[in-house]
Amino acid sequence: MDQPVLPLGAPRGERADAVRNRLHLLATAREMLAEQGADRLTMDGLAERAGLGKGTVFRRFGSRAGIFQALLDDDERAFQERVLSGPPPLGPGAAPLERLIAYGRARVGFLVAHREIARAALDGTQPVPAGPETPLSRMHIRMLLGQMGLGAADLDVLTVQLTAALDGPLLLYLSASDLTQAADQADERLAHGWQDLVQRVCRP
Amino acid sequence: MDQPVLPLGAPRGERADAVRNRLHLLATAREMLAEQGADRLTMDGLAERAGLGKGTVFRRFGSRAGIFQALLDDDERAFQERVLSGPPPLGPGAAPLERLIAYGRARVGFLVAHREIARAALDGTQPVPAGPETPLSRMHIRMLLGQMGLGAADLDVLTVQLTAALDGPLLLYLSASDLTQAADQADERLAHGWQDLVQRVCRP
DNA sequence: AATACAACCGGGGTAAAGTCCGCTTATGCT
DNA sequence: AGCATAAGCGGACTTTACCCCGGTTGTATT
Repeated sequence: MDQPVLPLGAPRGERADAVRNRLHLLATAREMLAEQGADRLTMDGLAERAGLGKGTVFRRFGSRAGIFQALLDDDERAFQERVLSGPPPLGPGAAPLERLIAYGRARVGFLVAHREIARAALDGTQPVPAGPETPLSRMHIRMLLGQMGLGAADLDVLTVQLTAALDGPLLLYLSASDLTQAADQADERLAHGWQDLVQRVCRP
Repeated sequence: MDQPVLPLGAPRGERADAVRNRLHLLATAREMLAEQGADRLTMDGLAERAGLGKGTVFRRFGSRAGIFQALLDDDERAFQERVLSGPPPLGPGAAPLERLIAYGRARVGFLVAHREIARAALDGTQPVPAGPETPLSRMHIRMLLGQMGLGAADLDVLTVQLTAALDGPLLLYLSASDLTQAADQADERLAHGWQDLVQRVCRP
């Protein structure tokens, strides 16, 4: 006899209590984040406030950075939705170049809005793929670049470099004060700079 | 009466013993790095092996990342020399675009060769200007971009984005295995990709 | 419903980064 | 040379990320 089909939706997945705890930890982390900022969020503090053991926190998220990656991942789901199936020019339907420009603008906005979490999600001991989020960014850029037939470029390398041009300023170079003092202005300049960059890169 | 002019050359600089200790710590750090790799280099271990107190290590370098920044800075001095006053096309004398291409190639090579230190020099809690090295990279790129009169681009933003495109792959995205398995190949692809990128960006 | 098993939980334990402050020593002036 | 001062030094102390493993609880099977 075959297995019932329903429970395979989460194939041998988390146990119910584990899910409950994970969600509770994420919610608690968000509270603490809002109240005290990312750098005051300690694993002990989170565990205590959530009423759980420290071991639980680590098994769920692996590391401190893992918590922020999970939070970021969560926030990014809606964003991904808009990219994969929302209205153009961000979603499918527009010309590749337009989509690429729109994607950059949207991602810059997202990163500026989530810069604290995004920074905290960096591991340092680990290359970025730590979260399942950047792969998507790269895959998407790569796909769009592929759709417009650029000359004999090394598409993989160009993709990484453009991804870095998009994320790097926020993750690596711009100081907190550069952003907080005029977040939306920086946002606009970066978005516009991205547009200029990819237009230059992609013109025939 | 005026002060004697000589001692102002190093205005109230480091004390002699401090200099001695700093150099000794850097040398010891390099030994440990060569023997055990960056992640096994602990502050306690370094202090003990150097025969100094931990407090000394921290006052000299501020943080663990600070040590690697100092090492990187040291290694980069020769590189900077070549850029600022070496022979073209890396040094002055060649056309800006050629210099930019040469600079990217050289920096990629440098970063690939020093990737372990460079990664370890990242702080995570701090934007990159932590070391005086990236500012120079940025300034140089910015200067070269300025020399070729690009259209009405936002030069500052373009500079950060290109700097990120250059450093990001090494600092952020490429995993250790991506590089160690074929370091020179990755090196060449990145350098060539950089050339392609800036040629696209800078053509009229 | 009872059972077996795997996953999960808790919280004490370890290691390493970073801080502090009283003591020591180099430096510049007289 | 002797002194005043500021810089430097050391190492104990605190904090925090991360590990471990015995006991517990959810889940699938009969």
